[in-house]
Amino acid sequence: MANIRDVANRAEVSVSSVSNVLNNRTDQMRPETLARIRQSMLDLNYQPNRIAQQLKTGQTRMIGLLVPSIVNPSFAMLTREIDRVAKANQYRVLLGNTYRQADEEQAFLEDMFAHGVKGVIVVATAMDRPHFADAARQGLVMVNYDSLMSSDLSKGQPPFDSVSMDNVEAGRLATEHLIQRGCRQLAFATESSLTISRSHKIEGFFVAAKAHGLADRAHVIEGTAEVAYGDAEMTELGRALAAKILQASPMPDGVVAINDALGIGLMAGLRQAGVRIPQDISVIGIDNIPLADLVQPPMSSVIPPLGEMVNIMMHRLLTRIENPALAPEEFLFTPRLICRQSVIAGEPSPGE
Amino acid sequence: MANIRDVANRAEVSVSSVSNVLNNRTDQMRPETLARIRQSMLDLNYQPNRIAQQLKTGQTRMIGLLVPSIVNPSFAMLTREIDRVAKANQYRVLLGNTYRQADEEQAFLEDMFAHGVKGVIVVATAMDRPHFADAARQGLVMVNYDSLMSSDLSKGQPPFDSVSMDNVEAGRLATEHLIQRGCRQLAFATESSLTISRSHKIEGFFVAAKAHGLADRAHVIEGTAEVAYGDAEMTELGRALAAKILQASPMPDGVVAINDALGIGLMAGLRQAGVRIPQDISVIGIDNIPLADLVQPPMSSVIPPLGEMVNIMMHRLLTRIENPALAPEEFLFTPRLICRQSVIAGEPSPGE
DNA sequence: TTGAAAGCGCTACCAT
DNA sequence: ATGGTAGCGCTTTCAA
Repeated sequence: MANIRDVANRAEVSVSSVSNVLNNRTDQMRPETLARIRQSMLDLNYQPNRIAQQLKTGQTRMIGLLVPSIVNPSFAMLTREIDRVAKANQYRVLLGNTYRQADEEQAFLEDMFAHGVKGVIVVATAMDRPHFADAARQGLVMVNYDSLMSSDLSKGQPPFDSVSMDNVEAGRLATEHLIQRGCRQLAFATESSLTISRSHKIEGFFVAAKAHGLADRAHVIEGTAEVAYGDAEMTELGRALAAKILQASPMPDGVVAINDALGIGLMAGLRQAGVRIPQDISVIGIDNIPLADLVQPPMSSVIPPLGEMVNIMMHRLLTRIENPALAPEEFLFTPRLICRQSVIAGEPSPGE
Repeated sequence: MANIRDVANRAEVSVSSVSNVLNNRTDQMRPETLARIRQSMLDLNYQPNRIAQQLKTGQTRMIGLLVPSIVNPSFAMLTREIDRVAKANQYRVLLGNTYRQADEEQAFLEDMFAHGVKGVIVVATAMDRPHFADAARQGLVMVNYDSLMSSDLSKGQPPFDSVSMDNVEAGRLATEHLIQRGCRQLAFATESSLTISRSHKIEGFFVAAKAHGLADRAHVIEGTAEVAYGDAEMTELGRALAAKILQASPMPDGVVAINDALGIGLMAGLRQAGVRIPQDISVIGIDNIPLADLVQPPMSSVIPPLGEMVNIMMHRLLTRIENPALAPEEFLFTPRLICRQSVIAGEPSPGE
């Protein structure tokens, strides 16, 4: 591998001049010199050594991405989008799976320092775990996805940006849709352990129910998944919750699933018990994974504008890497309803 | 961030000594000195700068992982396994999506050099694209997943390891299963563009058919996906192929899908047309994505021993990084049948 | 318009 | 058993 000195020698200039062209400081340079340097780079198939650049500048064009599990399609989609924008900015993505375990998170953050990575996008259950604050204090720039914490502003501004779907609105939208379509006995199916985004969705569920005088006909039905990060587990849980729903009396005619994976399991369990969807029970998910469109019937869902969210996340990350003094901000995105066929066609209610 | 000099000063020793403890060369060292150095590292919360280490040694504890699309669940599972083994070896994973485009592949490989990454695991359609050979020539260690090329040994040993499922066997196994269960009119549903692994699967399909005298009752049915890397596209293609299958005369009673995503789309399309699965037509996939277990009916499939394969891949990668002179090797893994409910129960054929 | 030289944090060789 | 020091490939002042 040729280095900067080889290029300089061949072009019969100094390394400084080569460095200047590497850094686009060519304004003062004689075009002829520039051409000679360019040519000699080509001849030698020169690739600047980023490691060396980095040792000097303290910058790597890498960002970290910390997710619970890449096998979860929601996070796979997120990862793809992030990779897209990263590439557009000449960055590469260093991936880590945490399985929602604090020690994995912490180890990843430490490795980011070691590798000179300055910015990380984080998806984690509990952003208030101390290692995040520690990392921020040591200068790591972080953008959080989907765990907006502003609810407890008591603790002051968190040390990272937050980009989330408006989960209250998502829960509300899903529930509202069921009600519009004629459902009157509502259930919200969820995993027991509460993350911020989960409780927001539940909140939205009740908001919608109350708005229609259905507060006492709206219930949360929950169960515990073995491991709370995988789609497989969520789907299993959904299947288990189907039994609980069938036992409920009166039986719900509309169910909001906290996420699509759970909703899909729920539908499978319900159908297995002879329930027709949506004729007997309507089901709607939240989050929209590709799978939602592939099951029978295709499942309605509520989806975040992922592309836009990732644009903002990356923009914030890169600008705050440049200017760490910038205060973190929070961004909330409005979700959208995707109608497929898991919710009953219902009464074309005139007006309302 | 404290550096090696700070530690040395505080411990009142030279940087050399600190470097020695960093590199476990403490055998000759007075325990007392060692203790002082250790303590001073703790005091300063010292983290050695890998960038500097790397500039010196030329080693990063990062590996590259190049996949067509992380959104494809097969590759997501692969990624998780690789991350698992990488972590166990104190490595981190740099991820790249290629969408099967040569320029993305090439750009990624170049970035690996720039970032000092010495080893990459590659999933790609055409491993004979010249940038792979170029990269190998320049010292990049690569291990290929699932595109065994040994069929054309004419060109000599490829410059990278290959770890694959035995795709001929996979195709054979799937087909054999259909035949055992009583299917007599066979179809193999696939995307038109041929990769090595695809043609191997087709080969296995015909091997099994011939072995049972069904050669003239076995046909390949193909179509073109818009983009040939995504599961969504594969599923769509499967749906489209359902129509072709229904038009075929005589109509097949057993279909092997080249991969699970296509198989799932196929089942959806077939069912939509009123065909019962498996009573009217049996379907079996290849590759086993988690989704296969979630559709109705759960789809039978043929699966590679992913965990073992990844163990070998990582082992080869890391040892060849240590010792680049080592000749690349090829590894073939035998797939296994997973029976679910998309294949007819069939005649419990006595004997055979 | 171009070049010389210091130094980023670490390793490894050679001294002592 | 410990220390001095050159140098990895680059950037960045400062000088010419």
